[in-house]
Amino acid sequence: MKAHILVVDDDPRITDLVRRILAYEGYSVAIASSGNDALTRTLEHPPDLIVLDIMLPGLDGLEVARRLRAAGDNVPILMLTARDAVTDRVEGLETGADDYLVKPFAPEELLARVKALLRRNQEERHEVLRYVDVELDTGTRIAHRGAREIELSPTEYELLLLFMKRPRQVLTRDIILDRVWGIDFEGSSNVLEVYVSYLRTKLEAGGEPRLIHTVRGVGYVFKE
Amino acid sequence: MKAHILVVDDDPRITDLVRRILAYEGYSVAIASSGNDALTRTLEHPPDLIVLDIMLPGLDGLEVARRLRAAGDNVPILMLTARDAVTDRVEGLETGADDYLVKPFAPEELLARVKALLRRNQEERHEVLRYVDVELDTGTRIAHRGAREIELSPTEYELLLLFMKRPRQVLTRDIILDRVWGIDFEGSSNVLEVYVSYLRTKLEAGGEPRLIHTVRGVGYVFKE
DNA sequence: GCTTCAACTCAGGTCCATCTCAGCATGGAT
DNA sequence: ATCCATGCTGAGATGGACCTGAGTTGAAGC
Repeated sequence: MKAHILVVDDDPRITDLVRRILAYEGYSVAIASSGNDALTRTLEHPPDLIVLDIMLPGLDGLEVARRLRAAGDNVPILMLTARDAVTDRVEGLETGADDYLVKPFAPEELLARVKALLRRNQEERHEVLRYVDVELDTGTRIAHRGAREIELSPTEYELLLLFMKRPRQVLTRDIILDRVWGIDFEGSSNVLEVYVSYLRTKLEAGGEPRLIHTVRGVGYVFKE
Repeated sequence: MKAHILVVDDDPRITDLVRRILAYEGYSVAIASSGNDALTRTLEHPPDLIVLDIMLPGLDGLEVARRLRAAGDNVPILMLTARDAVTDRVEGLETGADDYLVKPFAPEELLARVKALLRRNQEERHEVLRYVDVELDTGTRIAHRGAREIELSPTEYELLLLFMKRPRQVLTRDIILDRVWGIDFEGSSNVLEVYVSYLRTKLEAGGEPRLIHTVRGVGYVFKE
């Protein structure tokens, strides 16, 4: 699954720049322009990383970070600041930021840090996701349905990972395409249907009941 | 494989500086900003060395060292302190630190001590890693497949060591390149493929089944 | 200076994950 | 029940990822 990154800043020049840099690398990017907006979006669509400006109207970046951590959210946070006052950095790291970037910054530096944070996170998290009789091991990238082992191609893996992170939730075609393929599929392509078909075939090869259900005109749900 | 070093300090100026110095030498660096954070990261990702500030909020450096040793962890610890009071040093060495560095320090001095500690530790630890019918002796740097002896070049050794430390885990190309070849390996090169090829040739010279499997589009796994 | 060996580059070839397409199935509205 | 839009899936094309043999470079030892 292409990493999903939430960029929080009230200055559209910054968000635009950051979005372009990240989108060009294939990341799925969402924008929030205020602290409250950021918290709402994080709840609705948990990102894999947050790029967070310290100076925001209303809730500032530090407060956003503090509240996320207080809520038990461990999403990596990359703080942006125009000032490089030491007190800021100290406070930022204490409130839960994982890394720092001082504006103005070079695109490569942003990318390097984003990549490093994501990798660190990915490396540390070898979790086994479970739903009903399906298991997905993010370390070995192997799935199980009951005792049956299922090998997955990269895209199949990303798609199943997305489903298993959000069981019971209806995912729209747009969101799935964005998160798994990371681009805006203009024009008509039926890749998504094809891959859903592949996954269904593999998940139901032992005669088990269907888990990926079509929601006509909308998208798919992963549930019993 | 480049050593993995955990740097623990609540002052981002220090962690930033230390990280830059170490990363420039090709070490893989992780940061922790509190004592608890340090303990957690050590559990999740055992480092080959810890650079530990004495003064930390919450659990201080001495307490961190004490707990690690109490838990039977022998990871080398390089203590940092702003004070050079003798009592500190004594207490530090008693609680399990392996060496001392007084702030401010010169980058070369940090590097020298880090290298010395790593070397000492490496020489002391002659463990033999095993997986299926493969053995890797970290003392002699010689591998065995069954009874057949296999000589390895330095890079081949580092690569096999990484695989044997994480059998069954899918390692992404990024992570392997980072751990074996060091940080910024940009541009297109197929060194990794070449070395995987070398290792496969040596590991399968007796007609044994393949252990290093390609995970297309992702990386490699070491498993049966 | 010559040899040796590790590290890396390059190029040609293979293979398979991904995607397109087309025909068929299904669901929902009237 | 009929019809049309939407979704499903088998078959096949394709491009890029990967493999590997051969060659180059550079450092170390003789």
